Amino acid sequence: MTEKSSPTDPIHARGGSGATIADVAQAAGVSVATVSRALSGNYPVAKATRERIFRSVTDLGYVANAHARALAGATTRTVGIIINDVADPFFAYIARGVERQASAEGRLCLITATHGDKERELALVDLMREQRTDAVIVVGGASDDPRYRKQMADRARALAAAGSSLVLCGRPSLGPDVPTKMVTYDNEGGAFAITDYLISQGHRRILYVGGPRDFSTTASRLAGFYRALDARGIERDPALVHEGAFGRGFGYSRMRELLDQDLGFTAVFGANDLVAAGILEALEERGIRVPQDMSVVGYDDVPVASELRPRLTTVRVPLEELGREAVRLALAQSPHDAGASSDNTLTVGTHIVIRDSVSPPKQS
Amino acid sequence: MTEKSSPTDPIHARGGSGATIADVAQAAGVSVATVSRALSGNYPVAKATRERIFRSVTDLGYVANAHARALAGATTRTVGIIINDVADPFFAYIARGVERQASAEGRLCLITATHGDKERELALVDLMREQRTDAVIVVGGASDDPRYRKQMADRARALAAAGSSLVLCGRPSLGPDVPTKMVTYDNEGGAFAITDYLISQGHRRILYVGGPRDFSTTASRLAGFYRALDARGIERDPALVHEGAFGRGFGYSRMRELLDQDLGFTAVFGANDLVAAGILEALEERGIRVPQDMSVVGYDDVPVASELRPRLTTVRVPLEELGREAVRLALAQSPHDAGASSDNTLTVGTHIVIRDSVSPPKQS
DNA sequence: TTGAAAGCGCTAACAA
DNA sequence: TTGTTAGCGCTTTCAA
Repeated sequence: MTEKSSPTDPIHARGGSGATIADVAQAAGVSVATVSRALSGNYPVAKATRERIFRSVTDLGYVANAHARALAGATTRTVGIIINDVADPFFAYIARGVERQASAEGRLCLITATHGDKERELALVDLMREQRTDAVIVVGGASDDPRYRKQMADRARALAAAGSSLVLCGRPSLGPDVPTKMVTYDNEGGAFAITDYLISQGHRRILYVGGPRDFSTTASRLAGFYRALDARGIERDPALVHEGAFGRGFGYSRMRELLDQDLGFTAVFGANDLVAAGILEALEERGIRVPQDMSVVGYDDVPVASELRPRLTTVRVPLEELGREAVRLALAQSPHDAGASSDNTLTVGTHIVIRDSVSPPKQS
Repeated sequence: MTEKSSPTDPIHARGGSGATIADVAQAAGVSVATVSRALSGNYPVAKATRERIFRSVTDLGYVANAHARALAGATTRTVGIIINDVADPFFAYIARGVERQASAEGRLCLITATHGDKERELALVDLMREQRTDAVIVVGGASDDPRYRKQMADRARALAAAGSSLVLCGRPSLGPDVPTKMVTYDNEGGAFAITDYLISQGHRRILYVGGPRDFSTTASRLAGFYRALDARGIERDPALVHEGAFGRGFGYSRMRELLDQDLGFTAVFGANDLVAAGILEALEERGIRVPQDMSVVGYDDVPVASELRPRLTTVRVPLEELGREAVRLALAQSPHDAGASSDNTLTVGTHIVIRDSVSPPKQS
């Protein structure tokens, strides 16, 4: 049942499964090895032969089977990235950086989403291990659960043992003896800077809203917040700290509740821009003007921040750059292999972006 | 040099490349065939044997090699999607739908971006062909260039011949004899509806701005725009139609220019929400109030539309649903194979979303 | 219920 | 410069 391709029907070769290298070899009258060499171009092949081969390739619409190639050769030229949600701008910008850098380095990019499920995240790492990706990049704040950390550490070791690597992007280390690479951004520093900015404007009672409890990102941002308070000798008031979630809905509903209490704050620090957007909404609903009556800041500087009215003063995180660096780091050859002394960690800076949502507090 | 894994060091098996099925077989004292059967679960394996196998799998941290599996078996359980830009909300929402549906159907999702380069798009289709994905979904308006269409048609045939399929998502057919599947949304109808809404509010001179010339999406939206005009007996004025690009920058700069001319329009139809955002910006800069002095509408209903002030009246496109349907269609078994009569095409509806950016024109 | 063995399509020695 | 051949790790007959 061997069908021969008709010359008038390019790309449409054999029955149901595409042409193979053997088909090309036969059509060009050479051996498969020669075809392989001509295609990869890393061994000399006579010009005439090469041309004959390429013609056959075109005629047959041949493309190499990536799986056979991966199985026979070493690398798959694929990197995997695991994010929460493809449509969340925070993750989308990181993913864009990863995709661009990967493609710049001739790699394909496997993008998967956890939908916030940590079990699923572990399963996805295994899926990428099955795919033998050159690296797997996990993005976003991680859980502190010891069992989870242990599981992830096991996978990091497995990946390292297989010549791949686990890149932690924007999340804390799994421990000094776990072979991972890390690229992070300065959560603590950014939170410090923007809190200090609020204080410099005259605010003393600042409300902090949002971010899941026991989440590394929340912890760092809160740490920066507290450090700024401490540095200016302002007392920490537990009543002004409200962790919870990262969404807009959380910012809105929690703010509504808080507005009913008599907390006496003059500024609000939303744990991220989405939370800040919700806060703004609640404020608008009550007729509280921003920034005249109340100042608000966010974190991340995702597109919504400059879309909001007033435009949101926030902390800029270079998300796309973060993604690019993750790939660079992932694909960089480790100097020695075991030499953990090398720079397997990279931190990109954050800085505040001053827009229109902050002013000095009203005299009361 | 065969290293045995130590029981205290799970998941960290052989030297540099991960455990194979043979390692598991040896550890469990059975043949590779039995391991394969136990793992895939589609053949009976004695309970005790199975348990021994699974224990070895865990001890060794074994995961199957997806490439070997793909090579030996039939399907790769992967779908590919090609979009313009991962961080563009329009594409990101479609990608989310694709990712979710794919994962619901037990597939992995290979996401790549063209950055607007049509040559690159063709190359990416080939890359996915190399990966033997179960389907490749291409998203977004396509070029009308005949050479490009021919190239894409060739790839559609190659994919079909290999048992995969090319899914055109939101773009026009490649011709009746080209084996593709299609999922689209109603561009013409949405444009008609929102134009008619503008007219019903009393507008007669409506400016149309944005969308690349010779682009299928632009053509459909303009067609709907014209049809609405015609239906109400309003004359088409070429001076009021300004194609160009889809970005916010284009909307802004073109609007600035147009405002300097004396065109006498009372409403503006931005070819998409981003263009409309740029238009709003230019208007705000000139102190022209929306909607009191000028009405503005967009298209797509991406998140920015409800973020803008005034909130933008626009056409809602169910993007995530579009992505899900693309995958459903892609993975559905074609009834007969050649039976092109089946429903390989699906159109999801669009509807207008009325917000705050339209009001009747000022009496002048 | 299990094992042996033949490929899947390719790359990379090793020969010629 | 080219050909031959031995795997890569898995699935799947065919036998036992």
